Amino acid sequence: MRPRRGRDHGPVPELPEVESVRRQLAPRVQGRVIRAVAAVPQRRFLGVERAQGRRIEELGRRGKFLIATLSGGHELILHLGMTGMFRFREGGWEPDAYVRATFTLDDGVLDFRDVRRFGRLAVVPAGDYTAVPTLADLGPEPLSEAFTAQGLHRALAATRMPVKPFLLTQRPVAGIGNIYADEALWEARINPRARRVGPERAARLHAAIRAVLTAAIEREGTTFRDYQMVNGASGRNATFLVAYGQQGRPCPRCRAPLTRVVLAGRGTTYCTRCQQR
DNA sequence: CTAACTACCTGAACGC
DNA sequence: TGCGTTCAGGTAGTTA
Repeated sequence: MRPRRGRDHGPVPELPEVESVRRQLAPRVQGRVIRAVAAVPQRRFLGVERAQGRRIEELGRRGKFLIATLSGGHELILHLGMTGMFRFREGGWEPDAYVRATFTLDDGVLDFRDVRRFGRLAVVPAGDYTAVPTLADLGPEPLSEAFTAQGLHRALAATRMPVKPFLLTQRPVAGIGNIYADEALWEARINPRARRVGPERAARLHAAIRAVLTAAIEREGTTFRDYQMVNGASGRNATFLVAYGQQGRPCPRCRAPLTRVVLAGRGTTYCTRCQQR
């Protein structure tokens, strides 16, 4: 494989990356009591001090949001933003200048490190997501039965946005970001700018989203640089990407060079030959 | 209401 | 070599 051309920006955590973090974090934090929370003053942290003294009952996930159910009817919402990661104060990890919050648990210390400060933390009444609008209006989990080809078709028919920007709103389905949007649209042979997606193409996109996310979860996510799991390991999906970041390379299906454009302000790579509107 | 636009934030790559 | 500029990204807030 040729090295990637251009800038080597780390992808933000999307559903497979967040799920991989959740799987490592959950057994370590479930049942633990949060003795103290220390956070740098930050607009994107909402009421984190309310987590103090509460027990973490369960660590779940919706889309790219981690949701810790706390005792006392509260939830701790965690979003990794672009560069957020969790590390325990052990195994050679020492906090650096990019640690934005520290949770002292009854059995250890957990750091939230976030270089670019796009991550979010919020403690809210359980189920009350008015302070987190994307979560309040989040689409179905892509790997659950609630996500159907028919429902996706209905959602696509009801918007006038091009299909890729619409996917990125999190409304038709939860957890899709820039990487897996490009990958799924390539797999489904749908142009990212398409505004009319009929039932047949919606069914292909539905299947492609599931396939792409399932494979990425099996490889514990995509790492270019920033994303790493709680144990510091990288995901293994980067070398399997077919579309994202592959501009100039031949399309694996038709051998035409993949094209990169900017769509709704986001880098978008696709095949102009087999992803037609 | 929907959709489009912009701010946020930083370090690395770029380009002169 | 050095330094200013550009760019990546998800979400929230604002505007049309």
